[in-house]
Amino acid sequence: MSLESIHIAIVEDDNEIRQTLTLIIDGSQGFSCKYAFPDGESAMASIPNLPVDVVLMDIDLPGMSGIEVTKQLKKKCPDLDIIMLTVQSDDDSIFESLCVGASGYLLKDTNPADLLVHIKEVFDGGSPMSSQVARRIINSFRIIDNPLSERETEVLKMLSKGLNYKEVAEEVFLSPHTVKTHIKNIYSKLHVNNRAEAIYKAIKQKLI
Amino acid sequence: MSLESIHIAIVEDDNEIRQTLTLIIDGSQGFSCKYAFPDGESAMASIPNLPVDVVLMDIDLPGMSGIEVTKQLKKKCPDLDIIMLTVQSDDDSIFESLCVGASGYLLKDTNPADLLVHIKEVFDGGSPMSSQVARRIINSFRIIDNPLSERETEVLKMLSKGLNYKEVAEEVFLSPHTVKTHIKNIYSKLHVNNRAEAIYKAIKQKLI
DNA sequence: GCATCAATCGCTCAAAGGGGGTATTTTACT
DNA sequence: AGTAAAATACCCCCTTTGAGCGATTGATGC
Repeated sequence: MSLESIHIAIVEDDNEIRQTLTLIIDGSQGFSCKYAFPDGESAMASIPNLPVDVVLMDIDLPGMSGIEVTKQLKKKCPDLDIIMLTVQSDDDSIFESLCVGASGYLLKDTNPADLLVHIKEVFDGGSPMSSQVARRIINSFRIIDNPLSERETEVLKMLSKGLNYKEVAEEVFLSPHTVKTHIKNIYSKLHVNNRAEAIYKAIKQKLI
Repeated sequence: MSLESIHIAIVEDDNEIRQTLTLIIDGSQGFSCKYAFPDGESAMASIPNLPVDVVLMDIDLPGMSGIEVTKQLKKKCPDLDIIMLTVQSDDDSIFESLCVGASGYLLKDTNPADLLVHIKEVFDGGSPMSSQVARRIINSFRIIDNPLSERETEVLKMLSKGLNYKEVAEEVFLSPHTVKTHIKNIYSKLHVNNRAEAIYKAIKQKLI
């Protein structure tokens, strides 16, 4: 079917897991796994010079973390696909990994057959993730609740674009005094005392 | 295996697709699909009173859009799982859907067998999405490039917490003059003229 | 019918912010 | 060795902002 195998590298400190994964993957039709590293430093040194398509990356490594390795590797090889394969399922690990350029995020309870499917998915431009991970990511988009009125939201959006009292007032055909009142109400609803904090909170809560 | 079927409702204006889907799903072991609606209004009116676990929602509907329907439905039934099933694969459709509370996002080229698997996934707390959709979402986390130095980033983060010149200066053991200089440099690098806009841009570009 | 809230407009004043400069030292890259 | 960038510190001047006040009108809800 495929003329070329997908070339995979593994970065994983646990000897047993690393060896098992290597054997399973390399033994499967269409997949080749000739490189495995027990730490980030050695992976960083070698992978950029190897013909590798996809990296399976653990997060909890001795020395530099898998997230840091991912960041550095993506800087050197932007087209390399890196799948995090880890037990860490906390939000921080997930979001940091995605921010530094991971293309997928799987938990270690993924069974070997699925793992191969997911590697293929990444290779084809997809982004496999364990269902719990996907739910975390999706939930991060949810709007909790919006205490601001429409007018207030409108004003806040303009502030975020850098407009001042007067400019906002002109834009929405209001007196600058009214704009000021709206802003004061915004601050009070968001429990902040200035513009910078208001915009920060508003964005974090997806209000603007 | 399972004592209870998963109860599904469909919102889809195309008669053929709606009927085909209904038949396929309702004919499958462990799945029940007794409700199907050709528009958002009728779905809104009925679904809150029906024993439904999962809704398959089209986006392009006559009258209110599937996204609007999702928003309203989730307000009334926060625990209802809604999977968008649509041809729309633009970023706006995807992100708006997730923001209003969709639990999954599948493209209409998903084959029926996979669809059933994905319905089960949602029912079990997962968030199925087509691989292209997943890649879009994951890419939205990527940092494009960061023109700010570490110090500048540190200062900007403090500004976003509502601190002023003096407070930042005390926090990082610097002269307020220096803090001001950093801030001026931040403005210049981000091409903005004030704090509000700086924080807005910085967050949008994932710099803080 | 009464309360609540959004939306509107107004005032004063001290504090903070932003634009324009200049300049030294340290670090980093080549 | 030389240049560039980052980090540090300081000056003047004017604008903007936020706090603390008060007030009216029109919806919306109970």
